[in-house]
Amino acid sequence: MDVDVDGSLAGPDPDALATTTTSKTTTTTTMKLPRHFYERDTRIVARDLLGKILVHVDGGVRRAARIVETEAYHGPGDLASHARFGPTRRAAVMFGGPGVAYVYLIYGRSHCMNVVTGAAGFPAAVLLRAGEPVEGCLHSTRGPGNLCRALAIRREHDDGRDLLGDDLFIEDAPRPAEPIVRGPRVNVRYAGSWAEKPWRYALAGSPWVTRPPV
DNA sequence: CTCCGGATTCGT
DNA sequence: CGAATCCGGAGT
Repeated sequence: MDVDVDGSLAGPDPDALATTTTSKTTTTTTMKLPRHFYERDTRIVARDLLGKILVHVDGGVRRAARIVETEAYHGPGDLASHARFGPTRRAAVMFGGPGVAYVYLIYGRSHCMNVVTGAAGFPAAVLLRAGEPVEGCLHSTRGPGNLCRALAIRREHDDGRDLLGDDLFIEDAPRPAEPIVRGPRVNVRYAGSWAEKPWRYALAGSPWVTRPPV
């Protein structure tokens, strides 16, 4: 069962964007995504995260990228998810409340960042697979390991970090002009039929996407 | 404890 | 296409 992918927010989100109106001008200030943004169906969050700005304040230096590719990992039965073994030490954060970073090391070399979603107790997260460099990037932002390297995000410092804090967060941004495309998740062939779920989302035409889903 | 293999990347 | 390189999870 799939979800719609029209790229719109599910409803009004008054905390997501602060608008200040004066007599002559209207200024819009970017804001951190609020907790309830993350507290929704994983696949909706994965889709809505496209175009948003991932920010890491790294020792006073702002490093930021616009998210262009995500993947949803949804529930205890998802055989592609790290949560498939239950709340193990590594995946325990996926079983906690939403709006927290789950950062892990893969193949002994690359760090990958996820955002925990949905209600506490239901293990789900969105893998941030690629971004478009915005500010202070140290490396290519193409690919999940590269994105973390570019923003200096590391498991030992950032795993379990609350995304409503001041060091690591995601800023709201206007809905992307690019169409959204989706397809099967990458490198999860071991997951049987779950590998076929079209839970990878990307902005069409972005050169930062690891490979076109369709 | 050992064994298997991975939500990747990079160079050949 | 395969090595790199650490560690999570399962089995004994």
